[in-house]
Amino acid sequence: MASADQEKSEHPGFDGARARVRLRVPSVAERVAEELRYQLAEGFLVPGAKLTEATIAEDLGVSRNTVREAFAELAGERLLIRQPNKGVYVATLEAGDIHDVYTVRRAIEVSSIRAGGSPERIAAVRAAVEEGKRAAAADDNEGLGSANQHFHGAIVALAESNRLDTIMAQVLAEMRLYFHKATMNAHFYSDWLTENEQICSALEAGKLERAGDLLLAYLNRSEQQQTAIHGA
Amino acid sequence: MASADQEKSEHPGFDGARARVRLRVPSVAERVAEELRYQLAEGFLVPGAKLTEATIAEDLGVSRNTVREAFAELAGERLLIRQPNKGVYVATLEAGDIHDVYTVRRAIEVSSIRAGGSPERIAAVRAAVEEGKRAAAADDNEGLGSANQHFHGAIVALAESNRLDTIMAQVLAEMRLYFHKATMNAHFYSDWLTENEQICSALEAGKLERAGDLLLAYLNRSEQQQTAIHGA
DNA sequence: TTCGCTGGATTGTTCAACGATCCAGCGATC
DNA sequence: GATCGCTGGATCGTTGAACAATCCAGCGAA
Repeated sequence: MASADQEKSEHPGFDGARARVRLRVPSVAERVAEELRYQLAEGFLVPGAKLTEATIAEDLGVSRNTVREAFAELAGERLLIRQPNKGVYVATLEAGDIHDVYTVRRAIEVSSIRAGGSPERIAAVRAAVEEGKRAAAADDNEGLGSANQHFHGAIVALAESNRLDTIMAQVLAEMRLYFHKATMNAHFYSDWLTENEQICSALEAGKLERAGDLLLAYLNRSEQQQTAIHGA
Repeated sequence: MASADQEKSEHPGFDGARARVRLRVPSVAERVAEELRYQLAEGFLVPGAKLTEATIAEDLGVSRNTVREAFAELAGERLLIRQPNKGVYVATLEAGDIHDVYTVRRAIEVSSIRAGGSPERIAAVRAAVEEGKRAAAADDNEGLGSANQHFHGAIVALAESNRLDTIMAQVLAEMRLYFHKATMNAHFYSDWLTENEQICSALEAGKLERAGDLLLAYLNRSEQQQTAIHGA
């Protein structure tokens, strides 16, 4: 939600460089949410951990009410779970959640790639592929992960839909939380590097059906792998 | 988000009728959000209207902080828009929003119907079709609208994905807000009644490809109509 | 073992306050 | 007459404190 907003350039350079976006000063609650998002993605907060309002408030030096606002936002993104009168906990993987997440990804990713996209957007997909190659060459495991996320984010971005973009961003945040770096070995990354290349090539060649099929096959296989590692 | 939750029956009737859900007493903030959602769907709050925290708080007899929590929730659902230091406004239709919303619908509805679903879920789709027929016979314009929403909600429910369900619920809430009853005449409803029937029949017959194509065609045409009425 | 009570901890909600920000109005200046 | 700058009022953003409601663990009694 806070990732790919505020880009709304209209008739650039015509009516003068009138500022379109009010310089975006994030509120305190948003910064708290951002900090928590970071700690969730980085693994400092593991699934199931309890977050006490007073503690977080003191740690970050903000009011308890502000922390509550941040909690509400993250709960809306399914990263935290609120149990009334008990507290908020880092979301845990429930039965069927893996299938659920991949169902969403299949819907929006395949639909986006089948519709194609502007040359600029396709170039962004290509850029993510190259980013992955560089990370692989540099043996940068961390970079490999984010490159893959950029790749799939770029695919959804083909559709030029803000709503799909934010949905995808949330799903990716969920996956970062659940399938943390610790749970995925390097081998896990090896195969999709060439597969992303194929998907991108098909996309560039205008073979949208084939690109969609490849992507769908990848998502199905990925779901199987994740299901094998974690519970059903 | 508050619509289709709390249904999690596990091994029913085996270990005894242990209550699975804690009787769900909505918090005050949630009830405020629900009330606002209702007023938005019903048209009491029109797009662009300004909601002042203090006013709402006094009207509903709750604290200003509680209202803020409700605002945050509705802003996350894109029903309200927060302008920092200015106030919250009922969301208005921006350029491209129609296409955006329909892009989401195409992605999740077509994907859901193409994957088919259990007989029970298909029966739910059929039930929505019949509900529409009854409303048409009774000349119930109000009922026609909700029957159509139930139909498309049931299609997404085929996928058995909680996440897709909440996404769809939000999108439908947006559409209720934007394309309010006042803006759509009875003629607008007439054609899709038979079309829903065809889609449902194809689904029941297992002709998933055809059902998907019909649904896609409907969504494209519906987008065109809405675009023609409102701006681009 | 089970039941019921009790105390402590945490959440849910309210209230009051203050600085920050925006907006409309209004006068001054060129 | 149009632009600029100021000022006051309204509203938001955030804080801190307070109190009721709820949950949980522990403990004692039946």
